[in-house]
Amino acid sequence: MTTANQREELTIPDLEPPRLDNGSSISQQIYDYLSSNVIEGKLLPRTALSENKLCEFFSVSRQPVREALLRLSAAGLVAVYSQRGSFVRPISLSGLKRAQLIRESVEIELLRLAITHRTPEFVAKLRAELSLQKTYQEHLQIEQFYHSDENFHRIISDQSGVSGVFDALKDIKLNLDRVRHLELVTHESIGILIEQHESIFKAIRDGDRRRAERAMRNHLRRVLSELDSIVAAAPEFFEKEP
Amino acid sequence: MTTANQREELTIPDLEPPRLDNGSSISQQIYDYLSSNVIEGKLLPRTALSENKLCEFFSVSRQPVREALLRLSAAGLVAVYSQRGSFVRPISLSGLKRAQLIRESVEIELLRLAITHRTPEFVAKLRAELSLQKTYQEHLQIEQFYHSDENFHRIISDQSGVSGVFDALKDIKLNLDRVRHLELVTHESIGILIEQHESIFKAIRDGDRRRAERAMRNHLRRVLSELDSIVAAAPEFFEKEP
DNA sequence: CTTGACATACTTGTATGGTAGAGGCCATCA
DNA sequence: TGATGGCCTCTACCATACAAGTATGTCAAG
Repeated sequence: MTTANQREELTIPDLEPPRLDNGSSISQQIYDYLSSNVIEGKLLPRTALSENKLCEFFSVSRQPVREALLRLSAAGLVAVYSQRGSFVRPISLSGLKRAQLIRESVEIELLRLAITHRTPEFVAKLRAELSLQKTYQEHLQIEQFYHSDENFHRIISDQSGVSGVFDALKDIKLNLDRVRHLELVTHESIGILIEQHESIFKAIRDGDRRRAERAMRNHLRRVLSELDSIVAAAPEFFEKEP
Repeated sequence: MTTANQREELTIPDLEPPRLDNGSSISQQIYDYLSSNVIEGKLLPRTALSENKLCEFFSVSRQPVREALLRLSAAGLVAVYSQRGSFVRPISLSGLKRAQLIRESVEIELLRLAITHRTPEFVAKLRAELSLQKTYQEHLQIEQFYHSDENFHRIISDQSGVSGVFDALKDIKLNLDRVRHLELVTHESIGILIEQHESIFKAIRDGDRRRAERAMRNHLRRVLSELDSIVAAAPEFFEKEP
């Protein structure tokens, strides 16, 4: 059969997650597990996520599994087709453009506000996060660097005076995050990202809004400018669209 | 008992929605019904939405009701407390500031793009929508005006060249939409809104980006500038926070 | 009158059973 | 050989039942 099999086999990476009863519900834990695996690229697009198979895998009933899948569907990470199956969604290129526009617009605005509200403590926090990133770079700790990168942007957002904006964009950023993971894994771009962070940092420290804005925009757009090469390196992660 | 009863009675406004089997699933229909009723202010904040009561009301089982409630919870319209109950969430003032910042940042950027990509058809569409709004004003058709208002902004967004951005912000705008409904119901502000739309329209037509941007920002910020009087007129819709 | 314990009637969370529809497989037939 | 129709499996979806935690009403003791 030359017809491309739409549904790949279900192969969940590792063993089951620790069944910690720490307050959060089972469906929440399943959601966290699946979403982080999709974002980190461990669950490949077009992988079938059958409710029954997932029940066995997690040793729970279908109910919490189903709820987790529905949430993943709402977040755009999973496509649920009635009476056919649920599958990990490939990354949509048009969706990336959407997310990029939103993130860029908002983060630039947050940056402007953060600079007008900037304090010595704020600058110190950024400096500390930057030095952390350099440590992670030396030890090639990719996942840690990724989270520190997140933190860097979150610190700026929190300084804007409007709380929670960064978290409010979490769902929208999901597909961008998937690409950023691909970039970190397949390319050796940590050095460049740190340089860009430093440019942003210096501009903030100097209170130079225009320079900071330019540096941030340049930094955020890197994902899209590198997109072609990322798609070429890992085409199985992306939608096939004209 | 002088202690304020946290949970109000469940009083769902009208009769049940038509059980149309038109493709969409039951849980989807329940979600649509509840969300629109919350947004339009027909379901008051702090109303208890018991799964069992909703089952009776819709004559379905708990499963689809529960899924709808979970989606509403993710959207921020409903709070689900384990083993305690589910309640319509009051509008959070800090959440409004968040949503406003995001909406403003993105829509201003979309407006810039729309102006650079503007075409005669685009201008014509805006003009047509404006004339529709004046008709609705004359006949005091509030709900229709609300949707035409939505449309006006959607037309601008679609002209940006990046598709689907407006819809991507739907969840974030939800609480803003609730306030806009309150404003339309309790105030006589349609005339002012139309004037603002006209200012935006003229600036777009003339290709004057700075003027359009100013007009749009002024228009979008109206919600916040009127917020105090809206809260005073309908305090039961808002969170009590310092 | 206040206060504490206990029974009860709620709530959401989880588990399991049943149903209709979509797609693959294979035998049957032109 | 190629096409077609029926069967069969798998899916998500809905209904029902059970479990566990919370608020409340009652009642007795201080």
